[in-house]
Amino acid sequence: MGNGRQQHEEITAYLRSAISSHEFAPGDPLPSESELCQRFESSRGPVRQAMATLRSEGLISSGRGRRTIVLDTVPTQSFDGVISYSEWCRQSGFEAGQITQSVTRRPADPTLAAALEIEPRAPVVSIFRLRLLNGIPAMVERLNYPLEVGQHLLTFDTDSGSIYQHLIDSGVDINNATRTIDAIGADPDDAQLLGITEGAPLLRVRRRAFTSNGTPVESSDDRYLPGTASFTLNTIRGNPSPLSMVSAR
Amino acid sequence: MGNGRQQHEEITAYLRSAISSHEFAPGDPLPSESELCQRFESSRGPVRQAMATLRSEGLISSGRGRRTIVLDTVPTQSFDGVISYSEWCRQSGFEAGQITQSVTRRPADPTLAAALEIEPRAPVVSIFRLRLLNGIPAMVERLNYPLEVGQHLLTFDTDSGSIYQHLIDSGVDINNATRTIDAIGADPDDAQLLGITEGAPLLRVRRRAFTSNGTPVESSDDRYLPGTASFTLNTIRGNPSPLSMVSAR
DNA sequence: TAGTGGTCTAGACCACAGG
DNA sequence: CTGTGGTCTAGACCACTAC
Repeated sequence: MGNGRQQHEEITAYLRSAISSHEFAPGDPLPSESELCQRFESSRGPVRQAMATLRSEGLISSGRGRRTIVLDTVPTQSFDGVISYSEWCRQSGFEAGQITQSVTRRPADPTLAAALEIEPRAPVVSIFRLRLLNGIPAMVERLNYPLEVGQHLLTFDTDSGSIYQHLIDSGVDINNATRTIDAIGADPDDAQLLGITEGAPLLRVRRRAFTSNGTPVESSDDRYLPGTASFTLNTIRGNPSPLSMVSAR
Repeated sequence: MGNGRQQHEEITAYLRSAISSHEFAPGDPLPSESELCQRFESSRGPVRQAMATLRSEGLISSGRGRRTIVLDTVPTQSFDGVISYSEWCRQSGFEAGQITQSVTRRPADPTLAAALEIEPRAPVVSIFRLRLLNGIPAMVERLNYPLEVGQHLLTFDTDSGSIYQHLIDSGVDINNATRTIDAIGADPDDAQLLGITEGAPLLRVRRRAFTSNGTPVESSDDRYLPGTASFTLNTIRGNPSPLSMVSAR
């Protein structure tokens, strides 16, 4: 094998980079399995495992008798980009900005207490910011943390940068997150900050973040101006989508 | 094998149903691979393929030396549910309904032609329907197909049921789809059909569907009443999310 | 009909977790 | 240590596509 890498990983990495560099462009056929077997001095097993990986990532399409084809490149998002607006902007090549409206220590209302799995009226730290994209208002951000987590923010300059980064640096363990996406009309605060009329459409992303052992560390509500942000997802027949659409009714 | 099913499908189906019926409950170990080999009189290949399928669905967790474990059930959405409102309703336990507004054969405008990757003014079939959830207006659906695909719909009773099912039955190859989610204000048609005011927030899901070799077969625009539908996605640190948030600016 | 990818077999060795 | 799952080999047959 040469290095410590597994053979199928070797093959996956080669194909993935060749695809992303358009050495194999969308619509092109990939080398056949037998060619890859020869090139990597491997049996079919590792080659097929690599193919399965790429297929599950939505990069290729294959079928009986057909050559394996490169699909249009599918964008993915890193975990940091999922959880941090600042990081998302950085990755997208935009400049993030923030104008803090308030940082509050207060008792949790019943809904928030449930979302954070703490006692009602237990103390939480809430942050309310207008977020900018290249200097233009783009999103209204409401972040809520249990006191244990949020205490790190009471002395933090919330106009200075990424709260997520600060929490990580403070030793907070953030392992996974659930996002729920829907549409909502602007409330008076949203309307005033974003310069739109009350009731105008916003894209809402509610997020709950958890530690490795499942304790909630954040419950947030981000509202984007239409045109500022959208979500894109690729689904392949036979690969159930990790994004589920649910009805409230 | 008994029936015409592949062995790995047989094993996958058995395990999936045993898991969903809590015959193997979350936290329980699955039978070992060698047990399954014996039970299904199979070699390890098909057993491992079945395991890989369940792993990709987030149903099980496995690792070197460890027993394979049943995870807490993760909500996922089948490809059929992704692409078909009727199927999504069925899976969610709701009754889908539809009131067709129009079925049109017309030349594609430039935007639509680009989305379907056909010549501008090439003929397309467009369907415009109000969709119901348990009899109540829930979504406005605009479907567009290249003529080659859409011709199967010109003689189809679009008030009767699932267009997706009809296309599959007509031999159309639908292999993967890309969905883009954002928020938009209701246009006059939306407002009238859904009984809301113009400009009221709607959750828009635009979809492009493709054949196995990457040819677009559908370009659609669904607009949901808030509260009718939302999207939920789980992301784990270190696992890039297949859902990407992109900015239009 | 030649070549493709999908499936399957029957072995083998390894790293690792658990008793 | 035993047994597990992860990896790999070297064959084989089949269904299907493209020529």
